[in-house]
Amino acid sequence: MSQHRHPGAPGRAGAVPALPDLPEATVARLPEYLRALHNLAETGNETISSEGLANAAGVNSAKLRKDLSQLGSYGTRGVGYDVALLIEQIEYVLGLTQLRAVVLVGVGNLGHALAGYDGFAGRGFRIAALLDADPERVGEEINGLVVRHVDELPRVAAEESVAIGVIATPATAAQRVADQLVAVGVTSILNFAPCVLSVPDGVDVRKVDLAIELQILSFHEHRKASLTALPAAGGSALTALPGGLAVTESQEAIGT
Amino acid sequence: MSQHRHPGAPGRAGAVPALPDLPEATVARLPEYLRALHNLAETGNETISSEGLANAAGVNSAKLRKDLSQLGSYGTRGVGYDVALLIEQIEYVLGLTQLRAVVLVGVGNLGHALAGYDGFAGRGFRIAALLDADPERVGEEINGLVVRHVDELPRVAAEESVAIGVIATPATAAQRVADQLVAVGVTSILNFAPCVLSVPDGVDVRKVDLAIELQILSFHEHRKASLTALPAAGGSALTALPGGLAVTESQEAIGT
DNA sequence: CGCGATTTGTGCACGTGTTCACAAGCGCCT
DNA sequence: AGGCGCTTGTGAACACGTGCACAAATCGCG
Repeated sequence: MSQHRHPGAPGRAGAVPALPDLPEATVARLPEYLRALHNLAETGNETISSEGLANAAGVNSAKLRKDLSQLGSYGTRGVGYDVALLIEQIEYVLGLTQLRAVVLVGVGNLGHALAGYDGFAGRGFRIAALLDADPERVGEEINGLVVRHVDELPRVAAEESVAIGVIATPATAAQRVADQLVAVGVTSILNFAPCVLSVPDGVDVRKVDLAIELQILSFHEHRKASLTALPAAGGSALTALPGGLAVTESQEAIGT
Repeated sequence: MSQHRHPGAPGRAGAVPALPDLPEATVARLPEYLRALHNLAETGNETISSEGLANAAGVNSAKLRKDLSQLGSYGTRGVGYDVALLIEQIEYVLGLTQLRAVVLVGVGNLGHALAGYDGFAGRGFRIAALLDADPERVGEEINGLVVRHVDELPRVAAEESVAIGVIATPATAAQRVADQLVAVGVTSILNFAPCVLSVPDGVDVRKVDLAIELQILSFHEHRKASLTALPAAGGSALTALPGGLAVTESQEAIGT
């Protein structure tokens, strides 16, 4: 802990120096901790040990402690972490203390589901607008929001500050939409379209691709299958086998 | 390239020794390369340089070359990679040469969208069954498939070999569903429910959580905002600010 | 008031992943 | 046939992330 700090909660004036440049891996885990903490809070826990929280979040306890120490959080030795305080800290660091407006572009199959997803409103996000390029879809009401045409994006952005855009369009439209989002000042994009987006520096893009996830799982399935097909051998046999591939392949080919 | 291999394509008998234990990071990128390659093939490219493919996939060219070299692929120096051959290689390694049956549990908001997602059938995956615990939803037809009750899972698994399960249920039901999936022999799970699943060794779980992605973006937004709010100061002012939190918050509310 | 049980915070070693930079190899052109 | 330009494959250095193991700190109890 290299920085001084009042023991008060974040949000109290003068309490917390801002954002000490966390490692990406840590940032990616904080939301998981946060969810676990909310669960713990609901079940009446006031404090939690690193071991307990690590279990609830599905990570190593040492890793968790290191993560928390990096955002400067105070645990108490011999006791653990104050659940409510830790929630406040993490929410502050993640910038969840303010409501963020999200604009969702593409109200097709997936976009429809996202529009109805309660994880938005649940945790500090608000859908500012649903947009789509298809005139057929414009006007449709989803979850209390009316779909507007994507050309209205500048107007939407003018109405309120939109920092996060979600792209749920087909891949062919994604880059154009991304450009439009960037043009109106969006600096973070969550991309569900299966393609790479090029954006200027300073704009963050995260990608979620169902097909990729499945293919990664498929790889592991393939690997597991090729291992169980050779149960006696301890691994060296894999490279030593003269026709190793033929074995696994023919097996698989017959099987299905 | 430590292992001998005939220059033939995978799928030829005796050609390729199986699955040389790729690093996870590489595995995670292969699907991206694959997609880029399919695009290139469609636009008539026969060969592609590492530089070109790296661009199309949004990665560094050295990284791409190392990735491809790890699965033993042959490029030709001075020329590049044979697109069709590389597609074959990657599809083989990822286990996409065989059709994999996927069972989707939870046909709510998100599950509905997933059931209609064309990325399944598109790339070597087939939805074997749609399952849900809600009797209201059982019988509903989505995309040519009828929703069955989740208790029929054993029967579905008996009908054909199901290796991959997708969980799109509420968090409260996810662990139970996971247990049921594991019980019928599923060894890979894609979890959309916002919770950690505990599964026995040998079962792979990947998690996709929209809320987490948004929160990560939110963090970066928060960070960017706190930086632009103090353009003159080189960072030390961040910790020095008496009311840093209040400043950035009000600025964002007013400013943009 | 002191001691032991407990739990945090962290130094250190290790493994994984990334990037640079360049030698080796290949095809084309003359 | 030979040389030249281009591209791959990879060794080596570097950055990042992880996990162990332990000292420091706190609480509760006798």
